[in-house]
Amino acid sequence: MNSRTPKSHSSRSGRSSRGSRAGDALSRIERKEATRRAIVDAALKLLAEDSFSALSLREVAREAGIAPTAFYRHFDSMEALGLVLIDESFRTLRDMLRGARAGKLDPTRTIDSSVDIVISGITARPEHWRFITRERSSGVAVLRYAIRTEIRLLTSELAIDLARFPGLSDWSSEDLNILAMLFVNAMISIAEALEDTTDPAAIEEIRRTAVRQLRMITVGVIGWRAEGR
Amino acid sequence: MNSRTPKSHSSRSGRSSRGSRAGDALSRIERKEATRRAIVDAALKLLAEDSFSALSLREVAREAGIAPTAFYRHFDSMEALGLVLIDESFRTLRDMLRGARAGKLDPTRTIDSSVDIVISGITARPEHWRFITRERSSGVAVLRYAIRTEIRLLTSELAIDLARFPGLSDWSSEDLNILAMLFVNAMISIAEALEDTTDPAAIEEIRRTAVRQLRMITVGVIGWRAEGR
DNA sequence: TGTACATCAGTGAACGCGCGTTCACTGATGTAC
DNA sequence: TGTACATCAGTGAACGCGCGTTCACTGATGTAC
Repeated sequence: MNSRTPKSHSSRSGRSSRGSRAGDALSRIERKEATRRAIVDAALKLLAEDSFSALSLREVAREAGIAPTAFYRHFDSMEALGLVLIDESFRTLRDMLRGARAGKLDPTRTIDSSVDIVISGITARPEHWRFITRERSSGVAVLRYAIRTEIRLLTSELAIDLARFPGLSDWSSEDLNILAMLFVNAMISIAEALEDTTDPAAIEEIRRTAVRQLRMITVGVIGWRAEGR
Repeated sequence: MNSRTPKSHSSRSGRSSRGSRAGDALSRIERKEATRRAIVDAALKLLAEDSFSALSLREVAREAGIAPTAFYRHFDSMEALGLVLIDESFRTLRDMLRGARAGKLDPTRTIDSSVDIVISGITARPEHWRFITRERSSGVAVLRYAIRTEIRLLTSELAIDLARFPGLSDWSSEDLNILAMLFVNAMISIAEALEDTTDPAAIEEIRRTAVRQLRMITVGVIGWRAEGR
């Protein structure tokens, strides 16, 4: 069950003779990076079960296949690891959104394709989304604030995008931000709903609900403008 | 700092002589109930700092002013205490909503007064709201599911209320539920935004944003109907 | 290419600590007569 | 009203456990010459 990859290099030392590097031999730097990844991946795997504050350093080290003390060669503390996880998770999220932006959506199907992109983004890296949605409101204060800051940033980026839509060009930046918050909230609730869902029919149900929800909001936006305020 | 009320009864034993009950003397049952409350209140107080999964039984007992072992006279486990906290927190929430329903809102100010009710409900019992919003997505699985079930229940109750609104009487129950989810989500995000906020100006800002957000949604609902689908 | 030395990722023993849970107990409260 | 006994909320010692962190170490990798 437990791979313990990082430990293996010492037992293989007889094979790759000093000086002449075999093809699969790794430099010291590469090896260090591999262990670091093993730690991060171990944490993400364990986070499927518990929240971050319930993770112990020893548990993560065990899952990564290293001695507890080796953890300190890579991170100062669990909190430092948590911040790295936030970084990585939001990189995934941003990549998804960048992809969506570059896609030049068919305007008559903007909502449907946005929801599709969000759902496939979430199902592709569920660990990252689970981490964000869970730690967003709970546990370690430092992580909570860091995640909220990232989300606020993301929201204002979305507001800028929204300003380019034909019907929204004359909206105040405050209203654009509020609208962006509605969309981001919708995205988060999709992620939360998908959390423990693997059944395709249930996913399809979530997709349908999300599309309908966003339609209600969007029609509202059109009406908002028609009202002249 | 630490009140330790429950412990005091043994040291006061000399004052209230056996048989003849003094006015402030409590029966065994009342005393047990008081300790139980002390445990629940201690937990709620400590939950201002940490998430539930980070709370220890001994920590709660310490805060409540009892020996760790006395905890077991009242709850089988921390998880059992957690379920009681959920119960109590949702009672607060339901009371608030019942009050709102009974209030017979001025239809032209439905949104403003709803937001006011929600905000004053949250600021009146912040511990309960913090507990719900935090544990909703994180930590102990049993609590997470229990909270989600309660929220689903609340949402469908709201959907029934919505059906009575003039413009919504011919909506499908599915659409009513989706609309109710939008409102419940809005309420949760108000609660989350208020979490660490005490500054009146910041609260006013949250209120304004919430009102605007709900207006966008509501105008959408009207438009939705106008579209005929 | 070979040698001598420096670097440093990973180790394992050891520490003190707070934890959940058990157990037999104490003594005030409650009840039967 | 008084007495004898039952109940039971709360206690404190004790347990074994997993935790985070320290420390001096090892031995493969890297570098200087």
